[in-house]
Amino acid sequence: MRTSKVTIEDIAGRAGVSKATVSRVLNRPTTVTEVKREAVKVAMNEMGFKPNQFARSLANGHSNTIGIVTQNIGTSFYDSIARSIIQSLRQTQYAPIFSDGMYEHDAENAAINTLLDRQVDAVIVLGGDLTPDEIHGGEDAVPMVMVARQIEGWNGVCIGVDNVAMGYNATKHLIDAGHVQIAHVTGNPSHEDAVNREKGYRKALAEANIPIDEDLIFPGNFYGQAGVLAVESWLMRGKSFSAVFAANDLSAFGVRLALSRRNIRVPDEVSIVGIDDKIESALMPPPLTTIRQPADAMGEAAVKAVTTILSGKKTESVLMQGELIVRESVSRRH
Amino acid sequence: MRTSKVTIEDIAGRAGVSKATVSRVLNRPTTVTEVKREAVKVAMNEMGFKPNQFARSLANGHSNTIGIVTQNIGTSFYDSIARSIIQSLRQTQYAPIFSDGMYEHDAENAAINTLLDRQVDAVIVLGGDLTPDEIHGGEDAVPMVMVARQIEGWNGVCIGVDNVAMGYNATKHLIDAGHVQIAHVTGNPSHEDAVNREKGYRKALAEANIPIDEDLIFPGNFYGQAGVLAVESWLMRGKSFSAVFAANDLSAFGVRLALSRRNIRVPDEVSIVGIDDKIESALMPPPLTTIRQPADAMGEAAVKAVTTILSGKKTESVLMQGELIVRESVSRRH
DNA sequence: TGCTTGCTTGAAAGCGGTTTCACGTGTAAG
DNA sequence: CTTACACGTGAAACCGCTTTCAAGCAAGCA
Repeated sequence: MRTSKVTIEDIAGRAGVSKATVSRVLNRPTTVTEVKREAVKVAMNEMGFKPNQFARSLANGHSNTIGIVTQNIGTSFYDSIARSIIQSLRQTQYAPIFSDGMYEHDAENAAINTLLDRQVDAVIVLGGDLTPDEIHGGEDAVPMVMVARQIEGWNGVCIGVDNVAMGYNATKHLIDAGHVQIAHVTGNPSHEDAVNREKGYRKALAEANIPIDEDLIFPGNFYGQAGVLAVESWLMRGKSFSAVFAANDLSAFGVRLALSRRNIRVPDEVSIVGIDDKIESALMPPPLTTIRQPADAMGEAAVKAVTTILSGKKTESVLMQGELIVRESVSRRH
Repeated sequence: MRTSKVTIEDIAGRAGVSKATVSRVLNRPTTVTEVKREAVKVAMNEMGFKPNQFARSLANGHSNTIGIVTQNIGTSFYDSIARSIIQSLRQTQYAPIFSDGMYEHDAENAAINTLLDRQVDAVIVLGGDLTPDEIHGGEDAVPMVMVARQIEGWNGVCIGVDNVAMGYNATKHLIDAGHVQIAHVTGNPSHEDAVNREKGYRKALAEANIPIDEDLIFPGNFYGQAGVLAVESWLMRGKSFSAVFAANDLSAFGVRLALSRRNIRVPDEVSIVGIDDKIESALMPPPLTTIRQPADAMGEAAVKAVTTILSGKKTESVLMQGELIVRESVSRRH
């Protein structure tokens, strides 16, 4: 019988104690003598008692729910993080409740308010573009942690990933393979991650004393089509390049497709590296060399951060590192 | 000020009415005279009133929350449906709360119980493998709708997709292009969707009077690796084929990779069709012909079904159809 | 004019827990 | 042998909203 109409009062009667005592074994068992505690537990089992969460929350002010603001973007990166959060949360007393930011400023605010209305104990925001001020508005209601985003000017905790380093390492990998004419398809220029990856790209080039050809930097948007446009554009303008660093794997796929349309061989004529390590990346012909984003670890870290904050302790922001996955889309330059 | 400590009583005082009246304008505005209703509304705005959901739920028994059981499987299909559900739910009074079934039987039951403990008003189950009996156990607590799954022997509502038709149409497309030796990489044989897709494959072949070569049917698992194994296995055994129908796009990617490793051209020498229409499918060299699963529509349908049930009306199960997306991975057989 | 009917409204009783507070008890300290 | 103190416990207040119930009142009807 799931329709648990068994209340704390029933248990109290059955166990021969008061409601207060039953409540105590529920919340602070050690304050009740062994014998009564056992009696209560037995009664609970026998009657199949399930505490009513609403009554509980109403009385103590905690919902044991944490809100997640997702972004309705087609990238698997956020999905992976979300999944990881769901998983990690299973080990805790908290349940996740979702609200979608749709990658729009207003929608994101609305999403947070929805969650706040539902009295979540904390909120985790995946990406998005809230300003510190706006965040702060919500923050004094409940603790917030930002994932996949670092925000200067606010001292809350962020679980970020080092995009500059990823851009740097991807490019460095190409340089180490002897490439000099390295093109870059950027992500959405209005997206912080994109500019950081490009920053890493420039840094690696500068460090290797390779002059930067601005014409080889194509402003993309993280979508596949950007990759094909980039290649067409370079080819059309007669730019030559032996390698391309795409801001994400999806763009890299686009690059690869465009090259294949022109019968340009990968990696023999042009090498490619992306960022993300999507499942499909290992299946591209040839399998794509890329940088794996630690989505799972980030989800776990976010949950950990939230739970420690909720338990009254302090936590630090963390900046995670991507991992270079070497496959077959890069060859030494001949 | 978000820490809304403004209660219904404060509003009542401000508006010069009783708590009961305030509650009425909240729930059944028409039963209150225009003038008082306005006074209450004004008071609410001035004081920034946000009703306490717990108190509400405790009093009326509804949580305005609907539980979603997800499956922690790597496929984007479920993710898309989930996202679509989140989106659709935004238009309603309900908020989604998630619990992961991890594609394991016990975990799935646990997930449902978690949701039930939290007094969800209904639950939507994505895929999974619950039996009708188990479902029924939960079902008499709250309404349930199953998505991406048809279950014989239970009369609840299912939002399914016609897997037999998808398998049939994919195969038919190949047959129509003149192919006869059509191989098939199946999905996980223990997965109902997989067997239905294969059923469609067999049906199309039978209908065209093409004898079925069991050796050309490779038992896969929906993962990419299965596709490469399938090709290796066929080639090793000297089987010849001019086309392959992969149970999903991921497998198709594997097939494509393996072929490319053997320098077998797609689609010139071998044609491929998959199922899913992932974002990456359009970017494969060559872009993959596939069958698009109506994930968004299914999510919407699920939400619609749930809300109508919750509003006391009846709904029917629906069986959706996939859509053939013709791209460049299939050529006429010469 | 008298009585019924229907509508609006407030008081109060829940919903099912948690928590304060005061009241024994048993034990340690004076 | 008191006085004190900690501890376990139950009664009752409370969390904030919904809903029943009965009362008040205006309109409808004979």
